[in-house]
Amino acid sequence: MLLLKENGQQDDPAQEQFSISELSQEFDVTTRAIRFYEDEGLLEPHRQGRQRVYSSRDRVRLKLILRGKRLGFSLSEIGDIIDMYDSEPGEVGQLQYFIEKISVRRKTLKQQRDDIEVTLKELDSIEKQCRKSMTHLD
Amino acid sequence: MLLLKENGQQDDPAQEQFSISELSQEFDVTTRAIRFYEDEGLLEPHRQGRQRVYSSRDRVRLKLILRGKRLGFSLSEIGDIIDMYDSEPGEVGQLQYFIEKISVRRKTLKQQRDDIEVTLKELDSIEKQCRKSMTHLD
DNA sequence: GTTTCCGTTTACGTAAACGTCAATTAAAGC
DNA sequence: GCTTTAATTGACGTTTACGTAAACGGAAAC
Repeated sequence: MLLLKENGQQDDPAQEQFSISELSQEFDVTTRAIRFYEDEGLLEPHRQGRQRVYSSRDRVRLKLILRGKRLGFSLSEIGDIIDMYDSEPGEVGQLQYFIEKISVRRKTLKQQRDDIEVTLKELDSIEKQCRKSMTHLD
Repeated sequence: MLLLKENGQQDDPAQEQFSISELSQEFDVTTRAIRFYEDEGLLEPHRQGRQRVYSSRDRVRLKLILRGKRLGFSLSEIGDIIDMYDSEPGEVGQLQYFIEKISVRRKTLKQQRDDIEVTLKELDSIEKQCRKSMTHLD
C-alpha cells in the first residue's frame, strides 16, 4: 500500500507506508502485539483519521523489537536498545553514559554468544552419542 | 558442606552435596527460584528429613537452567533441553525424534547467534558515531 | 442498503516466573 | 532449656506480554 500510486513508480523507500495488517503478516506477529508495542512506547505510527499508518522507519523499529525478543530481552530493555539507534547525540556527558550502556549491552550479548557456543557443542556431542546408539541398535 | 568430613579428604566430586543456600549464593539466584524450578520438575534433590540436599548432578542441572534462562528460553523449553542431556537412549524411533529436536534447537540457537552478530556490529557503528560526536564537541 | 471486512478502543483474562509474607519445623549455639 | 538461625510449606501478590471478546466506525463489495 504505497502512496502516490497514480504516478508511475514512486517507490522512494523513505515514503513507503504500511498498514498494521501488512506488518502483522510480514513479520508474523499479531496486530494486538503491534498495538501493545505502541502502548509501551516502542512505536508511534502516524494516523490517518484513527487508523495507524506505519513508515519504513516504524517498520525497522518493529524489526528491531522482534530481534530483541528473539534474544530474550524484555520490552523495556528493547526500548532502551532501540533508543540507542535513533537518539540524537546530545552533550558529552550523555554520550559518555551512552557508551557505557553500549558496553553493558555488548557484555550481555557476548555472554549469550558464549552460552550458545557451549550449547551448540554439547548438542553436537549428544547427537553423536545418539547416532552411535542407533547404529548399535540397527 | 561435604559428606564424611570426619575422614581426612573425601572429595569425590560425585559425592559432593550442597544446601539450597549454598547453590543460591554460588549462582546468585534466590532459594525461592530454586524451589520453583523443583516445582516445575527441573530439579529433584534428595531429602534429609524435609531438607533438600543437592548432588553435583543437581548442581549441573541448575547451571543448565540458568544458562537456558540467559538465552531466553522458557522453563519448559529448558526442561526439554535438559532432558536431552541425561535421558537414557531408548529405542531407535525415540532417538530419531530426539535428533530432530536437537536440530530444531540448533536452528534457534544459530538464529540467535546471527542476531547477536548483527546487533554487535550495529553497536560498534553506533559507538563510533558517538565517539566522533564527542571529539567534535571537545 | 446491507453484509463484509478492516481497524479501533476498552476491558477483562491469563500464563509464566517468580516475590513476599506468615506460620511451622528443625537444627545449632550457648 | 531457650533463643537464634536456616529451611520448609502454603497462600496470595505482581509483572510482563500479550489473548480474547464486545462494541463501534468506516469503506468496499455485492
